[in-house]
Parts: sequence; structure tokens; C-alpha cells
Amino acid sequence: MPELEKVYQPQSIEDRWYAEWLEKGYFSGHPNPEKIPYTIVIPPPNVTGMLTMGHVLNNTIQDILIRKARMEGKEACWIPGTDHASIATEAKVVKMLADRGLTKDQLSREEFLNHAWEWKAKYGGIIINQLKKLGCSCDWDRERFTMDEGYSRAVLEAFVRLYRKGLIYRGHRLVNWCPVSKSAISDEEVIHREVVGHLWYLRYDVLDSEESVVVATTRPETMLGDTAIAINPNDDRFRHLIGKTVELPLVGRKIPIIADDFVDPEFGTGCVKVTPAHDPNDFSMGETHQLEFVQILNEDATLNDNVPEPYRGLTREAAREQVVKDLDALGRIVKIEDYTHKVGFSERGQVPIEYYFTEQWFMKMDTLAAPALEAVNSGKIRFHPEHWVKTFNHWMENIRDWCISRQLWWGHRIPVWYRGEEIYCGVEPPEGEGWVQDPDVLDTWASSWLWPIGVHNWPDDSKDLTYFYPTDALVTGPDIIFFWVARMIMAGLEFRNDIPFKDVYFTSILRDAQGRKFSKSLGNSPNPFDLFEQYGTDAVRFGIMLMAPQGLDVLFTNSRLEVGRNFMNKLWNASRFVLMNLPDGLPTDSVRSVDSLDLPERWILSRYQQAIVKLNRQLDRFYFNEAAKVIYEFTWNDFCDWYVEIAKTRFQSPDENSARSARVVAVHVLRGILAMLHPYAPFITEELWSSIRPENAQDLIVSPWPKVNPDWIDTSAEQEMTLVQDVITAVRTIRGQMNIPPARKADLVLRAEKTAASILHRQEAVIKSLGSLDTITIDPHALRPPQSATAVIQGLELFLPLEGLIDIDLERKRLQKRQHELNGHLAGLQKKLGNEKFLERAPREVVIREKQKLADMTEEMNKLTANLELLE
RNA sequence: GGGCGAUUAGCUCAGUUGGUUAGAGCGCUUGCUUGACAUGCAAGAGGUCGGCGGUUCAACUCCGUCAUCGCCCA
Repeated sequence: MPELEKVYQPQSIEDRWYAEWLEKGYFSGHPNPEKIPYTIVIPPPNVTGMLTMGHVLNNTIQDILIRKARMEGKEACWIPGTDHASIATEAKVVKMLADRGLTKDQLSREEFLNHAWEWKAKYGGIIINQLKKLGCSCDWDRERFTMDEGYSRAVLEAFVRLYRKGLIYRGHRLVNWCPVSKSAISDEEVIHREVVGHLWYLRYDVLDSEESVVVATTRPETMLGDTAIAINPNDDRFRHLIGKTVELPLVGRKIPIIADDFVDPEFGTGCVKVTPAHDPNDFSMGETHQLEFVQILNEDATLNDNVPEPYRGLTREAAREQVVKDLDALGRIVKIEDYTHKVGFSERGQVPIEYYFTEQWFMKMDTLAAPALEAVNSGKIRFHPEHWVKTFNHWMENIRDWCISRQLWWGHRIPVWYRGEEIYCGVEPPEGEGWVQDPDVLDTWASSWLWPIGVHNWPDDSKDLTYFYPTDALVTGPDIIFFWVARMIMAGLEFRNDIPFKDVYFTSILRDAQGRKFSKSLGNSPNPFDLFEQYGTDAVRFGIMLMAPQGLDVLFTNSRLEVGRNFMNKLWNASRFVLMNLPDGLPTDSVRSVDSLDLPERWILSRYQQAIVKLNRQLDRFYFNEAAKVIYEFTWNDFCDWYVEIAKTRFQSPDENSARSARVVAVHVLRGILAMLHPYAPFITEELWSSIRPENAQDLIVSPWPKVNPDWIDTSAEQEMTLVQDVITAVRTIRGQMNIPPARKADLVLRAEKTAASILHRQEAVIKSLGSLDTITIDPHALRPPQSATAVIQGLELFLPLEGLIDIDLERKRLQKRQHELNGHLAGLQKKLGNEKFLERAPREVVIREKQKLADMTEEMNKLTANLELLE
């Protein structure tokens, strides 16, 4: 057998295996009626994006699901692609142009788009290649981009259908406006943040009166657009002012004092300024009271010509400063208070949004939402963790119409044309002269909501669409539950009359050690490629899966990946060791019947079966961290710490039979470990598999998922083995506490009854080897040798003669500690069993178990006490 | 203001339908060049399961309430 390196070197194998898998076409899915399809569509990363740890987490999970399905013999197909990310990409292109000294205004739409496509061609493939480095087994032949021709047609088709159904309409509304991208954005793209600001109290004179009113505002500059002062109609302090007029300082406009229930008398002074064109609440007041709407902002939130000359062209921040200064000079500022309040920020632009009165396209949501709600609440679509259903429901039940037009160029242009009063909506441009297309593009989510069907060029009724839709699982972050998940469900039901996926897994959010979200601006996100290099890709994948609990955030630190790296190295070395002990090459026979095997072999095979059962269960319920722990614990604790150690005695043994069966079993279990781990750690497992796979076996990626063999589950073997392990551990504990050098072999005397004695007798060689023992004496009537350390294990007594080595004080303390522990438990048990009601009402097996426990512990206590007395 | 989630060992987390002597990894202590692995081996210490109340023979587990932290929505 070729020898493996002493330490696992990931870099040397990862690219090689990935290339090989690609070349052999393992990733491709093809409609195959003989097989059950298993499909995932990737949450398309932004085409501008770079791989983050969030992507690593998310895509590793998808790769685990798809690789397992492939090994289970399903027709696995994971469809990858990228999203055009209208706002983000356009911003990057604008920036690139700026670096070349160009502005968007200097270019025609067509010229700009040429630059954008050029940009996409240059940088758009980066994240795709990064996903390949991660090991993702996507069907790359099916890679899609949301602005591909076929996909674009699907987007426009969906628009046209909804428009014809009356679910898409155009209207004048006060919308959320991002001054950076100079576009409308949806409610979901506004993030409310607490801001420490001020409350300015401004005093206005009431005309034809000696009185004045004081209003409080967080945005004094908007007074330039005020068209009323409002008070609550029930506010006795101001009731007499209703109907009077106030002259707006700086502007000179005369504005009315109106009464509206909306005004909260408790806020500020109880009088509020009303700016109908720039505030949603004021907007509705403006409509009810038929106020004048004075728009004072340009698209970039600088002040326009509707304000007095000195303020024109100022930014809103500069205007605020100037207005405050000027009002102060006029003695109009009563006071300024510190004030913390929530301000809406543009998600992309990271600046406060404005409310802006414009004409936009909207999608009517209520009729689309109803079936989506039903699909989730009936359980047709399951969320993991389930509690996200409530968040989903809350949003869906209060859903508002969706502003889908964006004042951008990069994206799907709205398929509507105008000619005078005529409007035409269609996928293809209208016939005839003089038509002008709507300049806006669609919200990116209004294209990606079609992803599960758009990737198959819907509305074409292709074989792929029929075979691969609905998909099986969607893996995504909870932050886009509204943006994307909810809308995909609506789109799937509307256009395909079927759910887009059956299970939705919401990943953890990654945070740094201080609990802060990873973000570009904080600069606290690790670069995945540094981590791949430092630890190996498999270790990063496995490590992050191990630390990501279902439903909770992850506190990520690089050092937590060491577990992954150490585990990969452990597996590597265990395999190396097994291979080193196959002098005649791989065993040609396999495990057929377990009956003829010795205890350790029956035990490890039984544990192996249990591991498969547990692993399947955890994966089926989407507990990826628990599933990782199952593999980790079985491999490290059962296989390496115990079985491999036992196998050492076998491999050296002159008993050829036992050596052969140990080889067969070790190889069998190791192959199983590689298969179970493959979805998590594809590279190292494939590499090791290539050394240890059965003759004529295929590559691991397409080898069968381990099957549970119930006949191999052997609970009595597990019990017997526990006894052997307990004895060994007890010996080691004593040796450790008494500081017996490892080189010094000890003797062991066991006072054991027949059953236990015969089990232990048969495992003498194992106990000797793992306990570093010279001789073992097993006898039901064994006498305690003088100067022995003692232990009581499952009712049998264990003596380790330690003449000259025993520290009586230490030994006494050790036994007393156990005595103390037992006392506590015994008291509890006696109390419980002394309770009549417990005896009456508890199930009989519980009572029996507790009684047995009491008997066992009493026995242990007696033996312990006797040994303690002899200890002199 | 409404909703969701969390609170178990120094840290990060398990604990499935109530019955276990409450577990794991990391960290810590002690001892190890045991012929796969020091990215390792063996052993050990460490927790009144956030507080209070309730249901029950029995509560880490179910119910109520309070507290602290985090997220979402308004």
C-alpha cells in the first residue's frame, strides 16, 4: 500500500479532485424518469459579490444536501447562478466611470449599459469561481444570470401577465426615496435605525393675534416646505387657534392652523408642522385637509427652486444648518433638546431616505399573498426552524403594495410603451411609430422572485421545468424572508400553480466574537480564502457546520476552525494507520455475518449502525451541527480511541483469524466514515477513498450512502463493551492519580461474578493492552491484595496492588469523594422510593429502575466503605 | 408599542414526546517522545440548568410571571 503523508496536506488535493469530478460530469442533472429528482436552486449571489463567510455557510449546507441526495441515488441537480443586483451593480459601474472621469449624465442609456456589461464580463465570474473553490457540486452547465435572455423573457412575461390581470398598476404615491441611487425603493429596503439628534422648537407668529405657536421638529429644514400647522382637535390649549393663519418665517408663506386627530398632544408642544410632500403622515393630512404640496427637494436631496433663493442647491444637511442659523437670528428658536429617534436609512445607499412624491409602478399584493400563506400554514412548505412561520405570517397578513419601479438603467426595463394617451404592455415592443418605452427598470427582487422557474426559461414548458420543479430545499438567510422567500412562494403559486420548494432552511447569522454582524464597513469579516489556505477547505466547511446551531446566531472566530482541521488530520492518520496494517493489501472479503466476530468487532459495527441512524435523523431534520457531531464523535471516540487501539493488539496478534477480521472490520467502518463525512468534507474523503475503496467501486461522490443494517445493532455487545471500557478506564484513572509511570506494568485483580468474569476473561488481551497491565486475575472470591488501590465498577471490585507506590491519603480522598457523591444520590433515591404516591402513580418500569439503582448504589457504597476501612 | 428568539460548566453549544448519577468541544489542571496522529494520548477538576410561582408522584424539559440580552415589525 502507498504510504500517506504524516500530516494531511489539503492544498495538494482539492483542485485535483474538483477538476476530476467536473470532468466526469458528476454534477450534471438530467431529467430521468427512473430516478427521483432532488433539486436545489442557489440563492443567486450578487454578480458584484465576493465570497463571504455567510456564503460559505449557506453553500456548504446546500452542498451537503445535494451530495447526500446524489449518494442516495437521486437525480441531484443544484442550479447555480448570479443576480444582476440592479442598485449595487449600477453603483459600482458609476464608480468605475467616475474613476475614468465620466458621469452617468454624460452617457446615453445604451452607452452606460455597454459599460455595465463590460464590467459584468470582467468581474461577474469571480464569485462563481469562488464557489468552485469551496467545492460546491453545482450543475455548472445550468448556470443562470438574471439578465440572461431566457430569464429576462420570463421576467417580462410575468410583468405582462400581472398587468393584464390588473395586479400591476401605475400611480402617484409618496415613496421611499434613496438620494444616493436617485431611485424609489421598497419598504423592505428601508432600515430603521436609532439616531441621536435634536428636537428643535420653532416659534411662529399667529396672524391677527398677539399669540404665537411653537412646533417641535427633528428636521427644521423641512419647514421650507410646510403648508400647515396641526393640533389635536381636543387639545384645549390650542383649540381657539383652529382656522387662524401663521406666517412661515424665512419663506413668508401664510399657512393655516388645522385640527387633526392624528396629532399627539403629548409630543413636543402639541403643535406640529405639516410638510405634506415629504412625510407620510403629513401626506395623508395634506390629502384630508386639501393642503398645498410643496416639493422642496431634488432627486439627490438637495434643495430645489421651490425654496427661497439662499437655500437653493444646498444639501439637506447644509440647509438644516443654514435654516437653524437664520431662524435663530430672527429669534425663532425657543430651545434645542437632545433627541433620540428612529430614522429610515436606505439599505444600499446607507443614507437617510426621503419621502418623495413621484409616479411609480406597484404590485398589488393581497391576492398573491393569500395562497402563499395557505401553503406555509398548511405545512406544504415547511420552515426550519419552524418559528419563522410567525414572522412570515405577520408580514404576509399586513402586506402592502410593492413599489417595483426603479429609476435606474441596469436591470429589466419595464415592458410598457407610451404614445400620447396610449399605453401598451407586452414582452415585445409594439408595432408602429412614436412609441416610447418607460425608462424605469424593475426592482431586482421582481426578477429573482421567479428564480426557481426562471432558471428553466419559463414560460416555455420544458422537460426540465416539469422534472425539476418544485425544488426540494431552499437554504437562505432569514434576512431575506420577505424580500425573496415570501415572494418566490407567491410567484411559484401564481405562475406555476405549485409551491417552489418543500423545505426552507434559514441559516444562522454570522457574527464576530463581540457579537457584531459581519459587515464590510466594520471590516470584521474574515476572507474565506485565507481560511481555506490556513485550515483546508474541508476543515472550514466542517468547522463552520459544527459551530452553526439551528436557529441561533454564530459567534465566529478563526480559532474555532481548529476543531475542523484537527478532525481532518485525525481522520487522515486513522486511515494512514489502517492502510499501514494491511500487509496483503485491501481485504478481499467483506463483513458478512457478525455472529462469528469477537466483542470489539460486533461492538464497533453496532456503534457504526447507530451512527448512521443518528446521522440520517439529524440531517432529515436539518440539524447540520448535530449531524456533524454524530460523525465527529463516532469517528474520534468510538473508532479511533477504542476500536483502532484494540485493533492494534489484533494486528500484532499471532492469531491470523483475529488479525484478518480486525482488518476487514476496520476497513469496512472506515469506508463508512468516509461516506458519511463526504457531504461535509468532500475533498479529503474522496482522496482517502481512492486508497481504500473496494475494487471496482466508483468515486465516493457517486458511491452509495451507507445503509443501516438492523441485524448489526447489538445492544448486548454494547453493554458488554461498556463493562470492558469501564474497567480499563478505572485502571487508567488509578494509574493517573497514583502517578504510575506508563512504562511500569501493573497487575489487576478483579472480584467478579460469573457473567462479568467470563466477558472480561475473553477480553483479557484488550484490557491488558489498553490498561498497561502485566497480569489479570479474575475470581469471584479474589482477596484484596495488601496495599491496593480499589474501584467498584458495575458491581465488581477492582484491585490494583501498588506496593510502594500507593499514596494512602490520596487513595482515601479519592474513595471519599465517590462516597460523598453516592450519598447525595442515595438520599434522593430513598426519598423518592419512600414516597407512597411515587410508588402508586409512577409507571412500574420507572419504579423498578429506581429500586435497582438504589440496590446498585447501596452495594457500591458497602464495597467502598469496606475498602476504605481496609486502607491502612 | 406588538411579535420572535435566547438564558444549562470559564467560553461555544447538545439535552427529541417530563423519569439520565445533567453531556460534548474548546479552555484549565496533572501525567505522557505507548511503533496513525503533540493538529496527538490518558486522566482530572468544573454546573443548586436566569429569578420567582404553578401543574405533576416526578420539571433542565410543561404553564404563568419577572429580569437580562438579541432580532424583526410599527
